[in-house]
Amino acid sequence: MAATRADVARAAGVSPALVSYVLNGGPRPVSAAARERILQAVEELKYRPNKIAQSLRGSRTHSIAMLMPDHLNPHFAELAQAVENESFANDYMLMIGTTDNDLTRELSYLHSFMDRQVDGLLLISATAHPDVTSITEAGIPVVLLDRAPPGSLFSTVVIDNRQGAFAAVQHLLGHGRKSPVCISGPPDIEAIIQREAGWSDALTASGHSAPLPWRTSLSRQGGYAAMRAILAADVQPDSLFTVSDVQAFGAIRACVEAGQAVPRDISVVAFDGTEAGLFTQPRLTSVDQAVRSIARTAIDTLLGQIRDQDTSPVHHVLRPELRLGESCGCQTQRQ
Amino acid sequence: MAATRADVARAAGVSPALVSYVLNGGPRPVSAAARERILQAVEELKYRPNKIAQSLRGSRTHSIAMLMPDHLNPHFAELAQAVENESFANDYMLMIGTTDNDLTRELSYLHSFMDRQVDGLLLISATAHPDVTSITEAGIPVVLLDRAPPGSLFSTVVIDNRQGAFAAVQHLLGHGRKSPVCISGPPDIEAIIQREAGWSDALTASGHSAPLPWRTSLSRQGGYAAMRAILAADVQPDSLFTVSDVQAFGAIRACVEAGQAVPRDISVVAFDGTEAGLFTQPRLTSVDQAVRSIARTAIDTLLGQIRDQDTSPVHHVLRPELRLGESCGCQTQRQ
DNA sequence: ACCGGCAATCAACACGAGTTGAGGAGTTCA
DNA sequence: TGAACTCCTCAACTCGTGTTGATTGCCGGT
Repeated sequence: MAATRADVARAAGVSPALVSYVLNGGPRPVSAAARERILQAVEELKYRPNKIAQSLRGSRTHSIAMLMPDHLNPHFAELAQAVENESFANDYMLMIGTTDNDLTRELSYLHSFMDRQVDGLLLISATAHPDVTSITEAGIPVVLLDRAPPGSLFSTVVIDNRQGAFAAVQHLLGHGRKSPVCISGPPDIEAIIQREAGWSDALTASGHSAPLPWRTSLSRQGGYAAMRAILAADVQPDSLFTVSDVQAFGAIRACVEAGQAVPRDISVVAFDGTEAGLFTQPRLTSVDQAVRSIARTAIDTLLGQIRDQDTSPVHHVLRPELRLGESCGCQTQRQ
Repeated sequence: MAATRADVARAAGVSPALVSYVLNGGPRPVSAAARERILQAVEELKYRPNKIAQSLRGSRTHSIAMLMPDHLNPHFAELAQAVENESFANDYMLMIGTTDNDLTRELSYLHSFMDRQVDGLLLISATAHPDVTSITEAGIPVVLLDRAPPGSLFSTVVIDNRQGAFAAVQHLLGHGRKSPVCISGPPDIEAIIQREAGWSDALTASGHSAPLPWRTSLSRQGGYAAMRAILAADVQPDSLFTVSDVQAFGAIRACVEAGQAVPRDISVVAFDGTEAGLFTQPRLTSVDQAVRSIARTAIDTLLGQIRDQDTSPVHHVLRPELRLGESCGCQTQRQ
């Protein structure tokens, strides 16, 4: 249906090779007359090179893939948007696969990506299953996000989760809170462990002893259920640190339903700094991940490795900042 | 780097054709002995057919594309997740392009999708620019969402936006509210116009006259800015209908900052029924779009048209339901 | 007149798969 | 014994592109 290079060549009365030369700035000069006729034929036939054929011939698909947990967590949604913007700006097509923490689904997507010959791979908070690395040993450039295995062969882009969490909990304690509990996530995610550690650091640094974190899924429902469990337990916390914004949303909902006011009775600090947290009531105090910086850094290093296949892995560590709302007890401007 | 069909054939001591026969159940029988050796070679070499080559030969890429406004609106994020789940279940790769209401970007993505020979296209709330249809006249199956041009050549999946909005506003009036204002969106989106109409219908049906809607972007910032403008104007509304959940989030934030309690001073009803609205304070009363049904219907019809290229377009209309929270003034269970 | 060199062009191959027409080996039937 | 037929196998073509070795025509130099 669509016109091919041969059609253009026929219409212009030249060989197919010349058409390639003109469109790609081939290695040989082309006479002005031929160039003219070819460009006109391209215009008339609305010819566009078939990317599939180009990929087969050149083994470059100009597409990258990203594996992430889900779209429902606004943090990942924001990350997806930022990464897509960067890909688009660099003229790369982005394919997104969500895993929902299902190893089978994750491997299935990875195989699909390899079969489709993506030029690069972005792995976000994926599980560190050995099969994953065995698949990607095929030599395709990979950048890991939120996960930094020591001495990784892959490039990594992480934020300082431990320091970020530390600063957040320290801020809570600065408000005079004595017993912050922690709602945490799946312990197989490196970033989560680091945030738990930051929370624990802050407590011990102030002479408190850290209780066990309440681990649940990174979701509104998870935060909601965990907070209900906490409130049903005998200890009554005066403050809360969650390792994600969504968990805070759920937890605050649970507090309100139990008649506990936020931040009066329980003050809350979270982690992610999503846009959604700027419009809740009260506004969420949260560690800002600066997703746009993460996305830009990740895409830049990935595309860099695609250009120069054998560069040694780079490890970026970004520094998050605490974004203040009212959920921690601060009185921010009410205009 | 990766093994090819020729490698397998060589390892098994047969011709490449036989390998295809065994793996695809070719049109010719294969002896048990040969089949055995081939399968073993496939196993040993970890052979996986190159999808690029398959696509070039067969002109089927087993991938579909979706064009949507953005990832930041949780409604679209939920829709993306639902569509991706359906695609995955049907073994199709999904490519997502976001437009952010930028016609240039939209056309750019459409061209990219065509160049990559996607098998089908899902257009969500895209602008109805003539260039769009001219591109898609190439014969590739298309399903439109939230947009139903009368007598469209494309299949459509829409919800009854007008009826849904009507029911929502009627519910507001049932609470004794007299002057509901409307925060609306870009008027070039069919669905938005319909929701405005439903709002207007409900007002006139109750003997009220409908003022002009306040049009802004479908975002938290849009709702926030619009509500501030409304509160700054001379008329003081007692209730609000927004054409999207995100706008309600922003608007409620603006109300709270202005000292107006929701739902006491201003009761709110929105449209989308996102999960996020279940965890706000107060919970959002909203018209539930049932994204999973939409996604399933859309993918089913799209894949159907991919299988039978020349089926006539189908038009699905789903019926939304009002999901009650407390933002409208209802006292729902506080458990 | 002859040859070298340059500019311009083209035929042909490769990428990796699916598919088909042809043909070899073996079996059945006359 | 030869013909017809079945069962299996393979070489060869196709998809649409990028690239290269070869070829043509022309010009200038000796």
